[in-house]
Amino acid sequence: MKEGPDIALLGSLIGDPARANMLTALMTGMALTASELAAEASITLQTASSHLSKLEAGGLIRQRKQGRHRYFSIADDDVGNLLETMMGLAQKKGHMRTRTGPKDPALRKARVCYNHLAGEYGVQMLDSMKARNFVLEGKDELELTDAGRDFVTAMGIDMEPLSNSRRPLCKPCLDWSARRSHLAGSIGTAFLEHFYHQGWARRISGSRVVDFNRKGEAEFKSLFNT
Amino acid sequence: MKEGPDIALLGSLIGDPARANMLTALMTGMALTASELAAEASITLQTASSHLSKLEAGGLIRQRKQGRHRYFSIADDDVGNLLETMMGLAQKKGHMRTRTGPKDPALRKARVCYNHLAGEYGVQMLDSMKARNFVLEGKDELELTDAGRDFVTAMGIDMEPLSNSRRPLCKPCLDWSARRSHLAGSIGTAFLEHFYHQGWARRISGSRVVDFNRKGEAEFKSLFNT
DNA sequence: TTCATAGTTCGCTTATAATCGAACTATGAA
DNA sequence: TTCATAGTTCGATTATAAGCGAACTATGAA
Repeated sequence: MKEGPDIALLGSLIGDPARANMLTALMTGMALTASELAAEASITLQTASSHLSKLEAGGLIRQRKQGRHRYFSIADDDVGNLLETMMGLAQKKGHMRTRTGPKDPALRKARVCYNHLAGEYGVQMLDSMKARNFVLEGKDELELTDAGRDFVTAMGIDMEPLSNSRRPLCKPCLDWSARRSHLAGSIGTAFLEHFYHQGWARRISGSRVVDFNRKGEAEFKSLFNT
Repeated sequence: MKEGPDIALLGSLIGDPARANMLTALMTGMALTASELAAEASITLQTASSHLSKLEAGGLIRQRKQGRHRYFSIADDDVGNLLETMMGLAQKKGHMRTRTGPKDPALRKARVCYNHLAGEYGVQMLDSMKARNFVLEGKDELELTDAGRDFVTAMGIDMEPLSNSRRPLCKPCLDWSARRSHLAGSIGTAFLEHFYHQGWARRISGSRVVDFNRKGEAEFKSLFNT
């Protein structure tokens, strides 16, 4: 057996679907908790914990404790580069995740993406805000305009804590299919929490589905229908 | 489940030790037959065949038939880049193949690396030829000097077919540990075949060990001891 | 204190895939 | 033709690891 770097170890770490989903989720640059990553990969917390310790032992991710949370993120730029290279090649070779399947139409309509809204509703939010120049598209950032700031405030969301946070306000969630990016960032999070808080929607436990009720549907439409 | 490129598929293809060894072997740029790759990964031909069809289906390698042989090689530069990136990261993270183990000391002494000699003897050949300026080290190539050409001819090896081939004459076999590169290229192949042909050495079937006999040891030493 | 949330560890079950023996096809050599 | 080599396909075995329930620790909140 030849000497040399063991690419099999890296490969098998990335090669497990659950771990690949976690890593892909972390590629947004956000640090995520074990629970969030478990949800992302549709596995239980125990299983996720096992995967995360393997990923950490392999040097692909690192964690920092914060209170009773453990935030995981991509270990360093080298790992990020590798994952990006793999995504590029996978796309070029036509290897796409097909599990998206219409298993649950509710998932397509509105679902949680870590801490913000994805699915048709998520896309519609971003489209609508773009159309009204509430956000301007930069290179790979989104900028909230003054009009946008007013819009958010008018919804009853306090911009103070958001502006002071290190997290970007607006961010397109890089859906690798590109044509369907949705609103992430602290504004995205605030929106989702606002929906919960107003009693417009609730999260179905054990699933990523976000369930809007009658009133919620109406409010959402009045806010984001063009 | 998010849409996006399926890096898990690529990962799992590379993540199997047998396949990783095959891919690593192909990273020299040489096209290898299924049998050679099976030997490289220490698996049977049946198993190798199964792996190779998976790798091909995944777009990582391609084959071209030539008579009753099938030569496999890395599919394209993108795949090569990915593997190189992975090797670099694996090395940086300290993931080394440790199976090298002293399972068989004969393997360390002299073994086949596809079509040329590796192990201590392989290293010694290259060192010796460098010391006598038979080869000059270029950027990542090796150049055979006129003196080197004479040396090869004097051994009784016909340089004609080698010079006309598209294959590089001399090539360091990129052992990823870097400090132990040995002589590959068509000269490397010619040397090994010369040893066989002169009855100085024989290959132990079912293994990569090259067994030098008494006479072979002596001849080798007189040729390559400084 | 008690309760709740976040996460780990242990042990078990299960599913996947790597492996190889055996039988097959295909190409070339004698 | 026959024989040998190269490779594939099929079927069965086996080993590994993913997954989860249950019980545990740890941090924070009330």
